[in-house]
Amino acid sequence: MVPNPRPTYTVIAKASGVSEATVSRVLNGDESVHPDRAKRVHEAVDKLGYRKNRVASALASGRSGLIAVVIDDDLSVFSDPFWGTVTSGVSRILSESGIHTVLMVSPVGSADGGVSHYLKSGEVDGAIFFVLHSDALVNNLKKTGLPMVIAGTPHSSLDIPFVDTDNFGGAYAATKHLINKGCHKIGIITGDIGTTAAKQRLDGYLQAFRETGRVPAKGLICEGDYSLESGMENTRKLLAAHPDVDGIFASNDLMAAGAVTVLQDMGKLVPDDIKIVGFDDALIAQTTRPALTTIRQDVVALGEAAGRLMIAQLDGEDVQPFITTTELIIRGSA
Amino acid sequence: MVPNPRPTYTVIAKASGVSEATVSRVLNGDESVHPDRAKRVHEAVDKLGYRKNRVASALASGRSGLIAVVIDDDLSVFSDPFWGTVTSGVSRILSESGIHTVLMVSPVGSADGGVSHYLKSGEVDGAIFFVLHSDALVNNLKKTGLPMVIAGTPHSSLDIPFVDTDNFGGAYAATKHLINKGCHKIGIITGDIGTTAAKQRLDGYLQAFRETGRVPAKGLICEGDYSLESGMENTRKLLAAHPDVDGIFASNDLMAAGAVTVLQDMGKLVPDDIKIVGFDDALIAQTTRPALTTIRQDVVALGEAAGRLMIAQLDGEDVQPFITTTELIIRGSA
DNA sequence: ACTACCCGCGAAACCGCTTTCACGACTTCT
DNA sequence: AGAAGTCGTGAAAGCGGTTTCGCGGGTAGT
Repeated sequence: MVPNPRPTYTVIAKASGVSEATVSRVLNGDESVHPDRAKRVHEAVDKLGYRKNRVASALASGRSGLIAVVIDDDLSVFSDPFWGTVTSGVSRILSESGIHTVLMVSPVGSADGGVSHYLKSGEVDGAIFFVLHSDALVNNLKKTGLPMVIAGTPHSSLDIPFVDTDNFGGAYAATKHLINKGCHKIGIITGDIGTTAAKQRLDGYLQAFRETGRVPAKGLICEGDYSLESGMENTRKLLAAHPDVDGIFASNDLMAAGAVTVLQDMGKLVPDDIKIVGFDDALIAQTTRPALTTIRQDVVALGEAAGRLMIAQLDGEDVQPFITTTELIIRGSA
Repeated sequence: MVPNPRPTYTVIAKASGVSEATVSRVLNGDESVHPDRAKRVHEAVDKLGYRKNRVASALASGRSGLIAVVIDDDLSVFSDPFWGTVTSGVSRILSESGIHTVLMVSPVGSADGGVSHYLKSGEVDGAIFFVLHSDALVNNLKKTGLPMVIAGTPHSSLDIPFVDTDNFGGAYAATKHLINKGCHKIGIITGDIGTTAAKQRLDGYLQAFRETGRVPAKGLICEGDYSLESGMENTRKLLAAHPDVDGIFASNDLMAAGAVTVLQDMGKLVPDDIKIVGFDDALIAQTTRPALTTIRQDVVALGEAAGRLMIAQLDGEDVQPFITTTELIIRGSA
């Protein structure tokens, strides 16, 4: 079946007795058109079921109505709901402005791969990056003048607006909570230390530690990578080095869950023998037994903020970095 | 800073001493151009760092090089890694053909919302749907002639190619496993019964049951909705109705995890008192204690299949539905 | 040798919408 | 009353590619 050809401006113009230019004006909300004519155009549009061809519109105007969300491949967006949630926040905000979101997964650290080409090809009006390990791509694109927003804190000072969670504050609160609960020997399992988030969480932990007047002993700081396995492995390591550990701050819930599992396998009681705090307040925090005490970050708000920063840039407004606050959620594990 | 204006065909044509038409031919792989000229064009392209403007190309050719992945809003893609994984499979395949993926979240059951308009506006060459509750949107779009693929089995017979997991077979294998392990009273916690997947899994369970020559007693079939909470709640219900239940097949791992939690809270031993099998082999299957025996589905393969079916359609080939097989993964829970 | 094809290639139309430009009809200011 | 804006509008020129059409030259058939 031949799809019914969609009407164009020519048709609408003819049907409503105005020029194509006027049709364009009406459809783009130009106030200067006489109401009567505008009405006629709208009627014709409704009657004919006209829908603007966005491609043609994009070509003529130079604006595509698309913004890209670029996700570093190796953070496997999809095995961790976190980034997906951010994306959905982004989408919601952008769609309010009639802008669509294109999701792209960029091969790790490629400053000049297919994604780079795509972004430079003028198909999108802006790009939001979920940046973890490297700012290379972003840096590379900076000189193109493409409006960009970074979700997560960039490694270098890029002068590009970003949104992030208060990782430092959250980690500080987590560690502080352990201290308040009477823990004396608190270990940390960090996230992938190549990410700024992991560094900031480590810093928060160190800060809380420092305020006790002590210094974390060697072996209390274990370098994980956010994966379940690394949580399990580092818990074993931690206990091997310091059998008397009585508190663990894991940089995300997945690792915290791994820690709980391992400790229980070792016959330790959580939270009686060892208290555990995670980070994220992911779904898994509620399914472990005991449920995880954790730091909730408002992921949707993060995405929405990113979307808003993008809109602001497109509108030519000034933009400020945006940091969302965290909240300590107390459950059974600490 | 004014972004460096990108070269156009005009420039390339001039630089290589051929017409724009020839440039187009070369860049689109038309064999009929003399190798020497083609070479000159390629050289000019390289030298000038030319990149085709996809928007212009789309307008002129009527092909956008974009396909949409449409996700029903209420299956919250991102809180369940499942769909994300499918999407990434889709993306990988499509990008091999130079096609980009646009992710769209459609408000539930809206046969005619913004997404519908977008899809009709000619911006995409095709659409892949993750369909759960309603075929309305798909049905609505069918008459436009837009190439479509459905991930998941459609509710009605739509004559649109689809890919799906062998839900029936998986559920059958799960239930059979429980039977083989000596369970006599096996309950099921279904997924959202408004989805075909949940129905198929229920059918698989029933089939295995039937083969034992018995009929599942009332109360053994509990209707869940794939959520952790519904898993917990229905486990309580199930045990209230049948305190002597000795096996539970949960239609996904999340509910299975909920079941394990509840049972342990009730003092039951898994798998000694009650055996549990989940479905999906999600991450959570490995973090519960005991770890979940479950049905693994090859999610990436599913996505890749969807991508391939789309490509085939775009190429005008015949397409057949594609069903991926499942695998029983035996862990501690059964 | 003459007509009939085939081939590679350039000129130009075209895709559907946006935007500049200029014109006629009014207002407003000297 | 004439000069000098305003204002709403249509004609037309793009935006950057793709594609049709036809031309000139070479090959083949008779």
